[in-house]
Amino acid sequence: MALQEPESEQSNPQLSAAMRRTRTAILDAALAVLPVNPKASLSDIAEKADVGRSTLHRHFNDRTDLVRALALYVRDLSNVAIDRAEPEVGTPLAAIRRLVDGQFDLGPILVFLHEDPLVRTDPELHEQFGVGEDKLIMAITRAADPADPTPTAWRLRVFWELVRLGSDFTANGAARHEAIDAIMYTLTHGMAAGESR
Amino acid sequence: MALQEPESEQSNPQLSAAMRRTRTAILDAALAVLPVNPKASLSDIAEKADVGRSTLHRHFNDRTDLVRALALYVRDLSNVAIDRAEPEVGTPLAAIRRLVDGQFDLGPILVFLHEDPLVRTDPELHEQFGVGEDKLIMAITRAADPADPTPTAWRLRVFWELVRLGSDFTANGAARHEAIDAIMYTLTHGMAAGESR
DNA sequence: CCTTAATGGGACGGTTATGTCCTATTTTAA
DNA sequence: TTAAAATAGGACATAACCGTCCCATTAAGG
Repeated sequence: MALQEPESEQSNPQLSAAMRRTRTAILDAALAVLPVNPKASLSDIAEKADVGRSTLHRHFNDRTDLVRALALYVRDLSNVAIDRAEPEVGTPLAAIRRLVDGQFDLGPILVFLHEDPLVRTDPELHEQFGVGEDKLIMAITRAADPADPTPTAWRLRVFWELVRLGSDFTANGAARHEAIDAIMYTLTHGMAAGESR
Repeated sequence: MALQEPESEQSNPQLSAAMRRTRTAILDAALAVLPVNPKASLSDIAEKADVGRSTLHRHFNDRTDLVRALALYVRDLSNVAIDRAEPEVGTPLAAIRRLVDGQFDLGPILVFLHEDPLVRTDPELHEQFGVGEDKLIMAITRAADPADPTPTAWRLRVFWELVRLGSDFTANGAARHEAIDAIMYTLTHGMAAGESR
């Protein structure tokens, strides 16, 4: 998962370099394992991170601690990718495509987090998650057909689900660019010809 | 969940009326509980069904047994709803709308099943699940824009995800018809204005 | 009414994941 | 090189869930 590190993890003054590395390794392992197997044990995650289970417990008191940290970690990754996509530059569609491309790899883990009971219930966490979406909403609104009657929240969810669906499609053999093309086509045309066209 | 019972459950010659009732109650409980909490215990499901845990175990040997039966149960419910929608009648869009309406309540459980490791791995079950989708694929193909370059499998997945998203939206306060309207608009127009329009 | 079918509830052992603690070893940094 | 910081690994108690079995009670059907 070659993604830009968010600085909130890169420069954490609290932790030594070594501890930051293992902490990130654990978070990356959780990032990779949990979407595939949502009920993976902490042993599974520790093993994937090449780390002893006791070490994992030293960094994260319990499972909810880990999920909580993972949520913030992923949120940062997502926000960094949104910024790098420069959503306010160029044509709306080009911006959307860059956003899709940037969020593509995050699709599965974002869905896992969105469905996790902890993230769903914890109000603070849930709120914090929407923070970085402002620019995304801007871009979606900029690209929207003025005649579109659906609420912004709906279109936002559609965006995320299509991104995740695209990620999932590559797992079934499709190439990344094919998946992104399919996302873009569906985003711009839907999948059924309306009478008005 | 006021859905048409599939006859495969209604008239099972093997079971007495009483046992069929409790069996269906358990399946309905699982249908309601599992999408919300995918790792609900068998106790949770039995409790929701107003049934002792031992009774649940009498009907379904173990958890995989239950999920397996649930998959077939839901598949039947879905197929009944597809038939009732008469997907080959009328304009393509009207047919799609009827299909969406018929599958609306099944969205969450279908996603749960689609993601369940048992359903994913068991080849027989996985195959059986695609059986009833033929008419759905027909209707989607009938409604498709001839210029749409995306594969049918992709559009099928988009259909299911939008249905599930709509169900999810009602859980957040939206009215059912609003959700269906949003689904239909997105299915026919997407959510971003393309250059070609 | 009486027999049989079905259920409810509880007890039990086995398994798995969890969280805590301790110790020996390795790595890091001064 | 040496002291401190991290880690691996294992032991341990706890809790949850599962699958099985048994028995008393209730409901159903002849």
